[in-house]
Amino acid sequence: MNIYDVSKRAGVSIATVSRVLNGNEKVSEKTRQKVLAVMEETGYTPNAFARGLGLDTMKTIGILCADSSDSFLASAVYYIERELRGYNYDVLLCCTGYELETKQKYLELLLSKRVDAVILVGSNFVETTKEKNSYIADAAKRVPVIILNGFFEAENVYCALCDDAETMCRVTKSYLKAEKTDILYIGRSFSYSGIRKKEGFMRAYQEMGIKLRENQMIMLNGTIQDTRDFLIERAKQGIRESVILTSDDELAIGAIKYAGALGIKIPDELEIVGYNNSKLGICCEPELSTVDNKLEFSCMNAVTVLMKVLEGSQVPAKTMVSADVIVRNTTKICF
Amino acid sequence: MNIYDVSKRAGVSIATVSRVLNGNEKVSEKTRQKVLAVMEETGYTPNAFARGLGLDTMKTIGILCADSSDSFLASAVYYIERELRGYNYDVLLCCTGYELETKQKYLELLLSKRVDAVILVGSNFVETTKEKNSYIADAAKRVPVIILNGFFEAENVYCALCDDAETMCRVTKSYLKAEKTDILYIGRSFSYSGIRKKEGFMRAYQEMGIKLRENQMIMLNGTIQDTRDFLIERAKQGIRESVILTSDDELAIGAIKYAGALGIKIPDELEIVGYNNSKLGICCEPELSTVDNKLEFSCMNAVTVLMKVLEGSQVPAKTMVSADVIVRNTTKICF
DNA sequence: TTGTAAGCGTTATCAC
DNA sequence: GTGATAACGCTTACAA
Repeated sequence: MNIYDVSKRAGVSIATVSRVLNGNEKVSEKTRQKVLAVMEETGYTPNAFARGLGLDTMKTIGILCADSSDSFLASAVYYIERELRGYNYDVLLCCTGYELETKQKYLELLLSKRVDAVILVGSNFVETTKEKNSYIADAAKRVPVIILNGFFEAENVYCALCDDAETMCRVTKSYLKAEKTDILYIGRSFSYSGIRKKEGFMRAYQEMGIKLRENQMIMLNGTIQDTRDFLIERAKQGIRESVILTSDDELAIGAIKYAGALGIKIPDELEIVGYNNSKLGICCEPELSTVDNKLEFSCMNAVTVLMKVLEGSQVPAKTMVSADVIVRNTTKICF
Repeated sequence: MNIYDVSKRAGVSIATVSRVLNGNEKVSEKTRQKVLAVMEETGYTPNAFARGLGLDTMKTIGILCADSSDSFLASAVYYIERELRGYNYDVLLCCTGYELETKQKYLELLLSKRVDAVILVGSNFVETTKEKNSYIADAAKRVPVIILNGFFEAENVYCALCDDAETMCRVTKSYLKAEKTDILYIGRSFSYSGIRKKEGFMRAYQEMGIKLRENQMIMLNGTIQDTRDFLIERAKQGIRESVILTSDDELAIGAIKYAGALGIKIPDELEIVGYNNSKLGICCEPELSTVDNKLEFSCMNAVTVLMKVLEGSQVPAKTMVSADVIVRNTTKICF
């Protein structure tokens, strides 16, 4: 059943059927009803490929994310998909892993499927050097590229993110002001936001005129257990802080497990702050104080921006939201 | 840049270009090289829509899931996407929520995009009555339908699932045999697997010839907090069991929180078993003993079955895997 | 308001 | 081996 069949049955031309299909107003109510009736009774569905060919769009957005089973990224994908569907866009999901090579390859693949735009979910898509990020700029020559939680400046690239540096700085300062200066910062990666968070941490010390010791910032990219074990080992070597700030909730939970293992009392002897406000934070004991980086809001933001871009409107290349701290039971100071 | 441009530049016909593109063998090595060279230098990419129109497929599988931010479903989507990509299929993701109406609507929508098949992720797609499931059978008239973790019998519908009833029965019996008969079962929903788990629980009592008391099975569909609060209230009314079995890890964590709130010792005074082996289970304290329903394996299974179906091979309509119990710190008996 | 006909960029079936 | 040419099913000028 195609548009010709419908046109025959309805006794009109295919152009008229097409007009009805596309809600064109220049069709008399009578013909429209006739055509609709035929469509209804024959259960006609337009062929999406043919339509795509004619319009050069299938109203599909490509979403790239490193790992959609990661709770933070999974939530982001969920919010974005929901928003896009509200605009009648479909989502082509592609999980790339964390290797630059595969990220590039899959981005290329998605573009070859002629998506209308691409959303890169997670700051891990933004590498440290401009050359390494050229794959993003290249893609942006073809379709709009939105980066969620990362920043890269290029034509046709739009970023929706949270002010992680500022937030981490604020949190750190809260402790420094309370004269708790022995803070351990645990980051996971050198992604854009990873770097920004670390910067914020360092800036707090700088601005407060306090010197950072060595080994006060570490990077760990393992499981909860790995983090715990690392911290236990470290404590055995005599290095213990009374505050641990982390760049994600999993690291923070690793820290909680470490405290549990060594009988360190939270929050009296050790305060811990997570990041991302993920569900993990309410599973642990004590429940985790964590930075809420307004993921849902950022996702809505990203989609809104994208829709405007696709409409042809001018929009800012960078939209930033600020974060909140969700205070639960691993902290006692006020932020 | 299209196939005509390439053919002109290479001094061949479009048919030849198409042959090169599709790895057709009836092209002399010389012409092939010439064409490839032109493609390379012009950066030609075939138009996926035109190809879709011609072949009536864009090698895309629709994945429906209620909520891709749910940690269990998110993992499933992740595994499935990864597998499908290995077969050069793309994934159109669509989150439907839990309402039958929207599930139907989105399934229809995905079909109208002419996906090659549909995978329903999560047993919540299988409703309790045959009439309500007719939307699945209808879809299966158009393309193969795979159900992950649910079972519904119909032409062209294939199911990959875990033997939840058997597993729950086995776990329950382990306790009954150890003369722990005061077990609370907490389920979440009346989805296919929800019902099967509950059945398994009941069957264990039946087969052991032990009578189930009233209120020994409850259904809770709320947050961790809700579960905790409910159990606290229940305990205050004097109803306490020494074992809690649940149909998912979140419910189990709610139970852990309840025990924590009331100072009930785990596992000495209360043993708890979760279900799904999600990451949440290693965040809580004590860490959760939980049923590993082999999600990754089931997902691989589902995709393998689908590929066979698309090839035209005969495959069984139902593939079942059995589960394991992951013993951590909320239990002390042997399963 | 409606119809005709020319694309859109492939694949596939023929001839040669 | 290679090249015309007819599908594929739609959108959209342009005509009427």
